[in-house]
Amino acid sequence: MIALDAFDISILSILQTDNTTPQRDIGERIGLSAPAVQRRIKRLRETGVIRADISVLDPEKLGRPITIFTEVKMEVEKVEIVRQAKEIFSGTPQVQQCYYVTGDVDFILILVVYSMKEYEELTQQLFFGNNNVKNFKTSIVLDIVKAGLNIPVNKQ
Amino acid sequence: MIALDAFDISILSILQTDNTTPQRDIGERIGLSAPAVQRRIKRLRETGVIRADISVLDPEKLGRPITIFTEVKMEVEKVEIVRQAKEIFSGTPQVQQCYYVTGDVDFILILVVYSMKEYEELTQQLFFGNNNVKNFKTSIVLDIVKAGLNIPVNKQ
DNA sequence: GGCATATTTGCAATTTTGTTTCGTCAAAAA
DNA sequence: TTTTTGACGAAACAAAATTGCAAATATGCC
Repeated sequence: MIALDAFDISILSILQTDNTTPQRDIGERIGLSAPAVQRRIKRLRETGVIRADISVLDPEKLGRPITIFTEVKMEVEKVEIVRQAKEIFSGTPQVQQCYYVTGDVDFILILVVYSMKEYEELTQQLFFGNNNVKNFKTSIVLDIVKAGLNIPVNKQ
Repeated sequence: MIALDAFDISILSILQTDNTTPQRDIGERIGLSAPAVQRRIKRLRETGVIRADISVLDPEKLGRPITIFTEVKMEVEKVEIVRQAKEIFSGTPQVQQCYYVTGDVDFILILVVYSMKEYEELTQQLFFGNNNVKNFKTSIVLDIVKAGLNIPVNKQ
């Protein structure tokens, strides 16, 4: 595991909120020079602690796509079947997030579609069209109260 | 609603994958000059189409925090109670995502904690300590198969 | 503790990237 | 037809990131 000191944690905390923050500002805030910050960020990227740098778009401003939760239960929980399901879900653009979980169901998916027709087609493709899927339950998102990928890093 | 042309869509598509892409590169790829790209990005940020710019961190590399789904059902679905619940969930750092949904439950939360003890304390604080919460169901995430905030913009 | 070695740092110079200015052009409005 | 508006690209400019290098700090070993 990669060793992270207090400086790294501070940098990560800033970047996961706003990665357009100038390195000079970051340095000023945490008490380090810009080049030092730059080298640390580079290392954090190279070691994969920082997995990606992205813009977050507002769904409301993009034709009001619909966000949908789908809980999926598989027929049998064989390794190969699960692996295959992961691959299919991952490869589907409308699948924004996919989690393999414990409990009543096996997968929880977050889907983003532009119409219920598109969702209906997706269910045909992903669920009805897959014999290994036992059943699935749909919940429509009425309000995205909070969305993000933040991981608490300060306290722990 | 903000009108977005094909150039805007292309820019958004690139930025939501990698927002460190130089504007000159973007321009080259989509057939526009750097200043034109810069003006469009500025506008997209100002109008809120681009809501944020962030680094995405790898949980595995940060002390292996635990991701948990919690489905929450409220006692009664009064406007004021729902509003209040949204506020509390939003303000909790361990609540990475919060959705208000249709169906059997009212809220679906994604929590990120560093131990089951921390989760237990959270449940005390958020659920048992709130009379308006009727019940909740926990699913532990075994594998984050796909995570992101991508919104399909190309096809639609 | 003291020495050699590894890292990490800050400063200054360089390079790259982002931003502004300005003149041109095309489409819509007068 | 003329004016206005909006968007563009080229060039100039400003800001930020990156690199080279010497000094400082930390690490391991005797």
